Amino acid sequence: MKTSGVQVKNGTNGKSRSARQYPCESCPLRDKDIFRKFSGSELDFVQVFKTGELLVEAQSTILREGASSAHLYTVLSGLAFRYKTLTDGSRQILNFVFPGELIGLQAAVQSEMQHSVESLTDMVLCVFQRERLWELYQKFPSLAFDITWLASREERLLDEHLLNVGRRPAVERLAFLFLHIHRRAEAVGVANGDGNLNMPLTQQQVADALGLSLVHTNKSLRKLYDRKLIAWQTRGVQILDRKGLEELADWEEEESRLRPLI
Amino acid sequence: MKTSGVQVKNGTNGKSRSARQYPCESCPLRDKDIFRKFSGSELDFVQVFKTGELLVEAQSTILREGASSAHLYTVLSGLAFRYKTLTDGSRQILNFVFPGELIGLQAAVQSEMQHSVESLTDMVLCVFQRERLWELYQKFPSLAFDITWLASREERLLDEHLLNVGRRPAVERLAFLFLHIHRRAEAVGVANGDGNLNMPLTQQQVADALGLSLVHTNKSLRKLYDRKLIAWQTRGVQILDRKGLEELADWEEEESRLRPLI
DNA sequence: CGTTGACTTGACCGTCTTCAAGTTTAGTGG
DNA sequence: CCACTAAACTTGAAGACGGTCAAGTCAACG
Repeated sequence: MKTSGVQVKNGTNGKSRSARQYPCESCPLRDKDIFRKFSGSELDFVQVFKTGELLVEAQSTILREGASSAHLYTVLSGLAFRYKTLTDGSRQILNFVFPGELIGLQAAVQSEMQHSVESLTDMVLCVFQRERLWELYQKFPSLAFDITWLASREERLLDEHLLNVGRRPAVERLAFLFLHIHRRAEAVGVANGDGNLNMPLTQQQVADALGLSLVHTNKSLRKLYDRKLIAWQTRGVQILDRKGLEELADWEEEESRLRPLI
Repeated sequence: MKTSGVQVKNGTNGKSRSARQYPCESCPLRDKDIFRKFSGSELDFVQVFKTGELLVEAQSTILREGASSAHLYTVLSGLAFRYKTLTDGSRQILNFVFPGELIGLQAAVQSEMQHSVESLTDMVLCVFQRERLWELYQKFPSLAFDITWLASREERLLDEHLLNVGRRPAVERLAFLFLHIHRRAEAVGVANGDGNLNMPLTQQQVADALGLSLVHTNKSLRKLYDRKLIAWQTRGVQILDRKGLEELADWEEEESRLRPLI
């Protein structure tokens, strides 16, 4: 496993990790119409709540299980995943993290992280101070509600993932995962319409997400390819036949709902 | 599967489901020292927030996937579980629900339930109106924070469950589940010190929680019994050798933290 | 005393894991 | 640009783990 630490860079002066490049009101993410429109005062508060940006290299450990971070992050760009490991070294990927989602809420409301987070790509994170979260709850009930909303959404994603891992055979499990990831990627513009998830994954990571061995994952990917449903290209998946995948995976689309971006 | 609807009874007059038997300040659950002490005003608000009590029979469906409930519940007594089903009928139990925990938060913050909830025993639920949740967020930031805390805790439990299902072989998986359940049961006084979980479970339910077949669950239970770790008695487990189980399941105890009771 | 749901057990078979040995690809230094 | 290396990916073989099928037993209950 990668154990490289968090790498800090920044755009121009090479000095501060908290260079604030995007004011929240002109946040490039916020423009997407899947996010609910914030009021002026909400936007002002988020702007003040945000203490800077953190640039993270691909394959870095952002948070480690057992640590108690002073920060809470929102992903501005880039991808990551949450995972836990057993003492025998086997790893379970719990979920993937997309732009607009929070990292470190667990440590912020409880006192310690119970999972680790690792980046898949270079990332830009908006940094919030943990202790100011309480201030948010006091001053902006609407934002407090949004945070609960995000926590509840994460729970829903986990429910679906658990059902997938617990009850579907390997090929269907893969099909479902890719649809699941693809929907989320599309929503925030990571995937374009061409079926290509622009998401650098290794087969080992897919295996760890699905509770499968690497070898069996590889062979099941081949079966999906033989059926012309997906193609694996080094560090990535391409969806060839969405309808076919959906049929295989017992998939039902859900209407996308407006979501908060904090 | 059981499809009996929610059964409504009540103590004395057989008429109203909202007979309020316990005022919050003398709530028998709240006395337990695992719950954080509420201030007078918090208690007053919860008291007003609570519109009544709902009595539910064992094996009832409390909430159904796809439904949008007008209510949010806190379990006052009794046990339940959350689950999802696939179109082929197979079921995955996502988590168990113990006294002091919320039911229906997903429907309350999002608009629909994405899982179902079924009671294991007769239960008493405190009923809250969903639309007043927003009022809670506006007037009582501390309680709002508590709700986020509870959502985050549920996420943590799911993480652990997913790791268990995804990465442990059957015997260890059972061992871990029973320890997990036992810890939570003890915390709220469902289990006494004798190793007996007073929790009516069927082997099919255990299988559905762990992503195993009924037959294999049965045979794995026997292996645990042969090793004198647990005993299965009709609709229940007894832990015979906690230390042995912990060793088998790669278990580490965590300090119990004060939690909110809303 | 018959029925029903829970539990048990054996036999067989398929999925998935492990082991072992590859090949291919991307990155690095000469 | 090429050789070398490490990481990612691929494939086959053998066997374990877990699923399915089938046929029970057992206890509770009307």
